[in-house]
Amino acid sequence: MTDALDLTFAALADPTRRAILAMLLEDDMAVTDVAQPFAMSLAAISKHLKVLADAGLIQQERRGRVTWCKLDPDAMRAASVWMQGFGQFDPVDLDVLEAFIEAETRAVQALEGPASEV
Amino acid sequence: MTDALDLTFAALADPTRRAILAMLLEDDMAVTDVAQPFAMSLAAISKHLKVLADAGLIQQERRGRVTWCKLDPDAMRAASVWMQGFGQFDPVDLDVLEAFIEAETRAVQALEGPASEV
DNA sequence: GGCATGTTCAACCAAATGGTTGACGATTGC
DNA sequence: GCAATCGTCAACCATTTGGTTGAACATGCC
Repeated sequence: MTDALDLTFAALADPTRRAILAMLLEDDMAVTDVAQPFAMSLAAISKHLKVLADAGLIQQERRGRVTWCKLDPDAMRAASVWMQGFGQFDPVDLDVLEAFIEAETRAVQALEGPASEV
Repeated sequence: MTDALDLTFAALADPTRRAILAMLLEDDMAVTDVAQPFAMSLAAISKHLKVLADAGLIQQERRGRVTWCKLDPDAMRAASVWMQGFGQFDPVDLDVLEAFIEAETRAVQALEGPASEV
């Protein structure tokens, strides 16, 4: 009886998967390229991508040898709609937003920095 | 290294916990009253409430024998803000929204119906 | 004091999760 | 044809999760 929101939120609960989504926000990517920044096996990333696909957060399309991954916004939007219901009693707290953005920026840098070696 | 979003999304991934949040949206409640509609032990609900509290989604305050539970909107707002970033490329799809609301309504009725016996 | 009520704790269990490694199946290029 | 590349599958493992039951702990009431 696992409903769509179960899958969506469970998929979003893992930092590796959130990082993958953030990467796909910039551009569609092949599985191997998605895996490149992470310190884990390709098989592990493949599993993460399956979780994201099962949740409807991404779509995978095979072209030749390469499986392309791209965002599919509907699932996230449905989850977002559910959450909006809880925000209605209070306007957005800009301090919370700012702190969050800062934290997330640091997290992404920590993830991408050591691997990409710019 | 589990960050706040991990806890928030993981807490939201369970339908029992989402139902609890929906109940608390209407009013603050004692633990026993939160547990009443659910077909599981009080201890199980107590654990769910701990997960929600650890995620910062609710606050619990003990007054005498009774522990009161109320929503704490900040964590959900932070998660919502994170998700907003993925919605920027496409306007809200009203069909998705409508389908979601209908599905959620049915889910809540299924949960509350058998127990409350209206 | 003593009993009932409200809630959590501890131990346990089955199932799910997140990772590994090694083998395998397709596809492409030489 | 053959080798290299891309990706998944299968088996395994440790940890976490979501539930149970029974005991314990606080508090309120008579």
